[in-house]
Amino acid sequence: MIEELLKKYNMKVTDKRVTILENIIKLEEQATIKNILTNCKDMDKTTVYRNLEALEASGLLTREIDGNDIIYLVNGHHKHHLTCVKCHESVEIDCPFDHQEKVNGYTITNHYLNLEGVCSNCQKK
Amino acid sequence: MIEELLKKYNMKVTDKRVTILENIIKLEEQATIKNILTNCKDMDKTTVYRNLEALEASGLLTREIDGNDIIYLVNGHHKHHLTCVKCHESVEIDCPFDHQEKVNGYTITNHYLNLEGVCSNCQKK
DNA sequence: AATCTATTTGCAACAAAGTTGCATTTAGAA
DNA sequence: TTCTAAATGCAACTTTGTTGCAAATAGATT
Repeated sequence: MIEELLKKYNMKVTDKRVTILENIIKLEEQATIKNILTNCKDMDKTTVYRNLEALEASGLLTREIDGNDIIYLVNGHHKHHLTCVKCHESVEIDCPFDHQEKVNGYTITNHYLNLEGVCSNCQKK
Repeated sequence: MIEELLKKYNMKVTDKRVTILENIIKLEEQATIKNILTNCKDMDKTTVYRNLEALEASGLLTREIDGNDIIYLVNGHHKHHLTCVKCHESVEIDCPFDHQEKVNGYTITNHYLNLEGVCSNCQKK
């Protein structure tokens, strides 16, 4: 539930914020800025930008590069990819990390991991 | 050597391209678009944008999110960062991976890993 | 080395993306 | 209900990225 999620991250619950998050969730892995703005066309773009920034700073949202775009994801719902450098075939891989709490004094909130390699087909060639 | 690198990726060797790559290498892990444009202020921004796109499409360059920014990296030359989601302070961390050879049939050639968290200063606030 | 052609480059004009300051509104605490 | 810090909308703005086209050039061909 989105209201719970906001409270968990010490964010005020506002209509705009709920709408933005609903849309990010609805967009699944297609939550680019462009798509978010389109889906939130009833509110000012300033509101969208400022909320995305605030939600990311709180740790609730994360950003990652997906192909050509930057997408927003609700924290915890991230994916890792292993991509072939020759044919660009890509597979999703499991997260290899336990939830390590502290590194260098930082409390870890998220991580980005992507692997590159040569897939079995391309190795044969 | 940059000329070799371009040829390896089937890219024509031009002064602009060499300069752009020199700067990305010189900038190490700070090669944001902004920094690249500043360092390449002797050439038109259109040239920079079009070359970054072409070099990424060729596989010579890769892009990744590092804290608040998108940075360009020459393929294979990576470091890992841990960035504060609040103040964007960033520290370099050791690579936590052994050189695992095979995942899902792929021979691993490279990986991208960045962590996010809340730094000790921002935790106090 | 002169010629040729697809690619690259610069320029100017443009479009899209993102920011800032400020007045108004509102969530949630008192 | 009142109060205040945070959130919002608006307008004007800056920055970032794109497009079409003419000129220049890498590197292949002869």
